[in-house]
Amino acid sequence: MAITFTISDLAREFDLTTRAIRFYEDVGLLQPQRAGASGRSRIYSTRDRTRLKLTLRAKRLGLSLVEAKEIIDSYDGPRDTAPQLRKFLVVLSEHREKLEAQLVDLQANLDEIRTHEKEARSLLTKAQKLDADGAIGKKANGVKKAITTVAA
Amino acid sequence: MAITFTISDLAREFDLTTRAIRFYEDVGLLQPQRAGASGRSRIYSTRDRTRLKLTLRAKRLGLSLVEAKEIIDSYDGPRDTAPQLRKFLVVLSEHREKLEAQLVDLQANLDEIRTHEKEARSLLTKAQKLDADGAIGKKANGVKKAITTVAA
DNA sequence: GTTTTGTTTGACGTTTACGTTAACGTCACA
DNA sequence: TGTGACGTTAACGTAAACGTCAAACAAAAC
Repeated sequence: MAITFTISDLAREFDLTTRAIRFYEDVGLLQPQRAGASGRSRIYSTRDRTRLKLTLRAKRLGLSLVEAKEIIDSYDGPRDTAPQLRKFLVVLSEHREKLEAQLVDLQANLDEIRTHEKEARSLLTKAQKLDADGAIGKKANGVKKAITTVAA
Repeated sequence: MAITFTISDLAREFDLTTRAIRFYEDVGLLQPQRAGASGRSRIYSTRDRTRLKLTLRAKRLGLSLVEAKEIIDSYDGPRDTAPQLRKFLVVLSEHREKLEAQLVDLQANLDEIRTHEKEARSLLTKAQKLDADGAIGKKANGVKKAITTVAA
């Protein structure tokens, strides 16, 4: 893997616009070096790349950019004294609790989907049987009034 | 459980503002009946309540209100013909794939946190041992230069 | 019967996370 | 030497998801 990246390298790799990447810099998530004669072009380190990767994962989990920054910063902040370590542990456990709650939501959602899938598949095979029986004009009648209400 | 609810009933139960609940109606997520002499006050059914509950869960998973509506609508949309069932199954499996991808992210995050927690705890007990040894002035020196870089 | 409490409809304001020009610099290369 | 391809800053625009008033009416409580 390369050791430095241009803005469009990262844009390509993570399917972002350069605008988005610059915006993440405004937020404080990235701190690229500058290069070129005029020192304008941004150069991203592997650390920037990692922070970007973590940022996107956090986003996928529904976190705001600011929340992502706080967490990621706490990840590579100073931890050389006992109080800092204790604070870090607090932050971590808070974050973990959030994620575990989210995991519960996710499982609930997945369970619901699987239930619906089972029901729908069963109804579908039933409908296809009727079809195979050549019930012209009565097509899928046995499937009428399927589950039409939202799950509790 | 009650069979109808006022807007502030729901606001209290789900810790929302009434403004938010009305906004969900604008989006099409809720369709309360009206009541009172002038027929102005909103009355929410258990179906509305359920849709609200599902909406909030979807939000916690990072979905937009429109996405939430699409999914929830598909849940209680018409499914009395084979084509409708097939389409429903497609929607469900798309949604499931998203959630499963999110589950992967979540697990990755949790793993990372647990790793950090282990390291931090180990460093902390080490620091406390040094403390107990009465190393005044050298407090926590052995903890210096701990994990200071972001995880890959 | 009036004061509180709740609800309604606007309508404008706000924050987040970028998109979208505009106008310009620079670097490889044909 | 010019012509893309890529980069820069600056500034305005936008969609989502409400917040925050205002002004009005209605039901409940005293």
